Amino acid sequence: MSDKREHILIEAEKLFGERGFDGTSVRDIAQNAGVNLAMISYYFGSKEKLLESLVVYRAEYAYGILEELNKDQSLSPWDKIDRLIDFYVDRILNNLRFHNIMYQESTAVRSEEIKQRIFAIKMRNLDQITKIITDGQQKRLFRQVDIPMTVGTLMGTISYYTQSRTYSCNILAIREDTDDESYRATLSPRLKAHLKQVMRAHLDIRNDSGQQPYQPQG
Amino acid sequence: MSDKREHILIEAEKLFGERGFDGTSVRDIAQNAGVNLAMISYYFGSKEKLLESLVVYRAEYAYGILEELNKDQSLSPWDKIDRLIDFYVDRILNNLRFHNIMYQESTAVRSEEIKQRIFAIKMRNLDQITKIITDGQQKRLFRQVDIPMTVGTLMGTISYYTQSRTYSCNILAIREDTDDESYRATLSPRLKAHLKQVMRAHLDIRNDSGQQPYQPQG
DNA sequence: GTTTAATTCAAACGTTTGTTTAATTTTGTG
DNA sequence: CACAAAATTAAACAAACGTTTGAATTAAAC
Repeated sequence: MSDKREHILIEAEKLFGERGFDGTSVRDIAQNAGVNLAMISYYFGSKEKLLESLVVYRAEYAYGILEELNKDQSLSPWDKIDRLIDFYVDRILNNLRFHNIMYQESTAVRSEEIKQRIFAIKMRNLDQITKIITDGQQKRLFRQVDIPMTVGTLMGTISYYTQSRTYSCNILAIREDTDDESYRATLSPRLKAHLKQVMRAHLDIRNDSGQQPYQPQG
Repeated sequence: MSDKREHILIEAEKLFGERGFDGTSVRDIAQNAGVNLAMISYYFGSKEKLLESLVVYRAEYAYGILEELNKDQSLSPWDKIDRLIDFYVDRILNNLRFHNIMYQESTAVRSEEIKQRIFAIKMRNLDQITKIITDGQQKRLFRQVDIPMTVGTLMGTISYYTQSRTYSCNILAIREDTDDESYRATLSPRLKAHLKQVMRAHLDIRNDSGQQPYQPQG
């Protein structure tokens, strides 16, 4: 990928994340990237194709990390859960802006192609986490849980604190204009500690006091 | 509130929820509501003011329910948690479209007034849930947890399954064009069962195996 | 050095946007 | 009925939008 193309993608990501897809004009992107307006069409074809390129670009970016984590035989299922939480919190907080676009896919994105790409990424993540949890269950460490819902709890909790800066800054007791770096440094350990506590209690087979998870019929 | 004004709000909510705020034109709203284009400005002043009216309208809609739940002395903290989960799952699933707008506030909404209103609603909810949890802690039923993060887990999990219809329909093993009624009927019990399981394990003082929640410094 | 292709640019394109205007119709009141 | 206020309408408004054009410039190839 050419430097200029990549540069446009990065700048577009910033703006999309801050103002949303519709809230960002191609003129904004061109100006922020320091290129001529027509270059967006020239490089990407259209504004929507630019977003699609961004999704592909970011999806490839973290490719394989989860796969490696899964293959690592030296780690216990509990270790893997901890690493998983660290990975996702770091990854989402380091790609705050992009994640907001991805997450708001349902209403923010009108293109069917992009929706399909985002869907594929989500399913791939679900597959990897499913492997970790079923492994823990086979080793009699984890109890029976609703795995897709558990993934939703993991991702949803993180997302809840990336969607509204006003709210999360208030919870964190920091100024709303705090820079991204400090914001992450405050939010990250707290999110990780909470999620690890939740997942430990939720997955631990010793906490199975007779409740059974939801069993889909048919 | 006049019938026509309310009717416009309901139709606008549908469209905002389906296509997003920016994806919906005032012409769309006028057409769907069966009123003249100029009536939106006439009744609400502007498109943004219309959204603000919608937020106020929906916030009032469920006013007091959480307060009542809290005051009910006949319910144990565990009962209250169950009712809380039922309440939020039902409420969000029954106002899917509106909730998506509220939730995407950070990027979807540009108006500072609306952001403040949404923030106020979130803080009010947090206050009520905090009361329930601290009550359970004082009664030695709940352990020490990060309460705002716990609220994030509750709301975030639900939201994760309301943001992307493609994904959640796939998880639920139902057709994507399933009507809202059937969609809710499938998703609701599963979400409730999962969240109750998570919250039981997370809050139960007997599951406190030495882990301490995050303690903010200063 | 010449030629060909790729890149960059200012300008303009046709739409769509939210909003306003000014005339008209409906409604409520005495 | 008469009159004033409220409600409704079609039409027009200026601004912003994504995209395209065609000429100008730069880079690459031989």
